[in-house]
Amino acid sequence: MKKPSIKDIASKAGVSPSTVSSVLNGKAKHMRISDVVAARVKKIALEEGYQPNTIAVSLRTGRSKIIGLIVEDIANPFFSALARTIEDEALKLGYRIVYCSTENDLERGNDLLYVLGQTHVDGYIITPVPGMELKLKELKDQGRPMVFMDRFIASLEVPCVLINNYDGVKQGMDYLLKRGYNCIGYVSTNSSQVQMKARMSAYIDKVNTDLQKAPLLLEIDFLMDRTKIKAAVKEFVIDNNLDAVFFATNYLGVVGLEIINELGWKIPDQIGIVCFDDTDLFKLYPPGITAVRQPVQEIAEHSVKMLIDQIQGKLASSESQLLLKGELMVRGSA
Amino acid sequence: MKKPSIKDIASKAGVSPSTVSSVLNGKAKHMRISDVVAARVKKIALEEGYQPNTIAVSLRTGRSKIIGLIVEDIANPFFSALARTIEDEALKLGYRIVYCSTENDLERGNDLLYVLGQTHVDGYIITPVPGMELKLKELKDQGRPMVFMDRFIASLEVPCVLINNYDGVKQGMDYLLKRGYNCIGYVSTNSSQVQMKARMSAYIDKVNTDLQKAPLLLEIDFLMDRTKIKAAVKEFVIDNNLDAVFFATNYLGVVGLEIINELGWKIPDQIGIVCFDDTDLFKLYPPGITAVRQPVQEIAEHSVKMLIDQIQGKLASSESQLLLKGELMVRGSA
DNA sequence: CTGTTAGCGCTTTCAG
DNA sequence: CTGAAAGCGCTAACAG
Repeated sequence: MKKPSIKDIASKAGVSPSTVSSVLNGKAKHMRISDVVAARVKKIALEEGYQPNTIAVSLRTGRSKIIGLIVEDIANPFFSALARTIEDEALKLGYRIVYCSTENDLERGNDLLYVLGQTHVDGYIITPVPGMELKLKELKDQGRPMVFMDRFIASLEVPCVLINNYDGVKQGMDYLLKRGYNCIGYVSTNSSQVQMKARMSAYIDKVNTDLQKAPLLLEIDFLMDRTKIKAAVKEFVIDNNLDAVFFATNYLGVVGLEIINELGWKIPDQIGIVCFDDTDLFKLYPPGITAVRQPVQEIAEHSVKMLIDQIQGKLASSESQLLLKGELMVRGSA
Repeated sequence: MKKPSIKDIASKAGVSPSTVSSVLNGKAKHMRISDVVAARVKKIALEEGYQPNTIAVSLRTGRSKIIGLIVEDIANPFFSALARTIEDEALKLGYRIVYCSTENDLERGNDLLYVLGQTHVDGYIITPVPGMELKLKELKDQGRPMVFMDRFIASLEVPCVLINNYDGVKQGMDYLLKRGYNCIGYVSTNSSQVQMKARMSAYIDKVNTDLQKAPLLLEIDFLMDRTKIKAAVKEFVIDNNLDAVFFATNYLGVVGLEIINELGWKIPDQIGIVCFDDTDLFKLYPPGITAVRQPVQEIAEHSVKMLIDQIQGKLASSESQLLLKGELMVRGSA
């Protein structure tokens, strides 16, 4: 009841191991193996439930068909959705993923890089944080394939897949403006992350060009408790007589909607709402809301594809950058 | 600049590969290799930055030193905390973890088992769900080491690490009773999960023996939105004149506390509160609250240890069960 | 068209 | 006390 090896298949089929190998790797044509033999080999392999020993393959070929995925915090819904999608995409192309989550701990992040190194991953998909720069450069200089995702490190010429946060907010603002709202507030966290800055600047640009009113910004400490966020949003909306609110973050949107709800305001008639949808909570939003959805599927597809191209040498590790746009979704009335 | 192999070290040290292998695997004594040679080999290995090729080791020894961890939903804070802790524990013992999250999708779960099978993991740590039974039995019958965590499947004699949910609620109730509360309500989800049932029955037992009042239960749909949960809790607490509430879940606790807070009630003077702390949010709770904390660290330690013992054949794959108790934590005043 | 051979890097007897 | 040799399962040249 042991797993059959290539030898077992070979002897059962009356051919040599190398023939079996060629057939099973789709090199029958190239090796000019007769169709009848190929068919017999395939049949027997199937019957015996043959599966190549991936370890042996790795040792021989020097590639593991494993991708290391390093994100900041796997508990963050955005990253966990991304991770899941990436895993699926990779599987389709015959690659496995091993995850690692740095938990915002630099030392841990660097350890992971090290551990993954000895796990012989073929390449990395990484959400880089500033402190990893040195180790990352080292890996890159060793010629290890990698792609950055969602963030990047300017000093490193690594292909990356980014989200056009500016465009996302622009789309949302255009929508609100077209619908006739003209006093639009913007609620964001005061994070220093480059994504948040990009979103903010889109808002400011839009407000400056298309609206007579001055921009109205509310920046909130991300870790503040819900009650405080709600109070702040309430005051913000009422004091400024807003007729629409743009929430720069999923979380803020969810919390903000609660207070709008408690005030009994109808969306989109009494107030317009747009949320940036970092996760996939859109379906839970009440009707009338518009969301800028992150292109999770596309990010996953492209990251995986770009990495595998690199691994297979199809693409020089050039500075190719991909800027993916979100999609505006209007939640219809229930 | 290539990674040095055992041969490189051997020739640099003027010995044979096998000697290097013995020394580096701590078998110098057993092989009666002279201390001077051993020292020289170690020194050179260090200088050259030698690291054994894990793939080659796996191929040769038949073990990968990799553990497959399968949880239901990695985005669930309880599981992600657990996963992180398990990873650390495993690393200490020289094992790596590869995660998989079934996302409550049975087919996906079974696929994962398959994929992990060909990844040559040495064993599994699993949070089993009913539908996996067949595949799991198959693996077990093949002699693959595994341990169940947090849940178990009664028909399979697999070692498992469980949490004593009954005891947790009992501890919490004892605390409340000792403090003199005598109208204690219980807020839970109406989930059919065995853990939730166990918690509930502890509450009922306690109430029946130590309290003259009938049990007061509020069961809530887990996916209901926050506003509704809050309204329900508010009504529940006021209508029944409760002087204490036991929240059977972290999430319910957090939401419930919001309304308590909005009502302006002081804890623990005006109302007593105990939460079951599935995640590690305890530190965020306001002062005066008591929580039953899940023993994440212990679960991780024991799961890993039990699995590795199995892998190393130290323990027959017997029906050893471990029932771990939570710990009562009182959050002091800020 | 197919088989033989040589290793990938390591561990483990078994002879010295 | 140490080294030589075999072989884990597979693939890729090179011979037939």
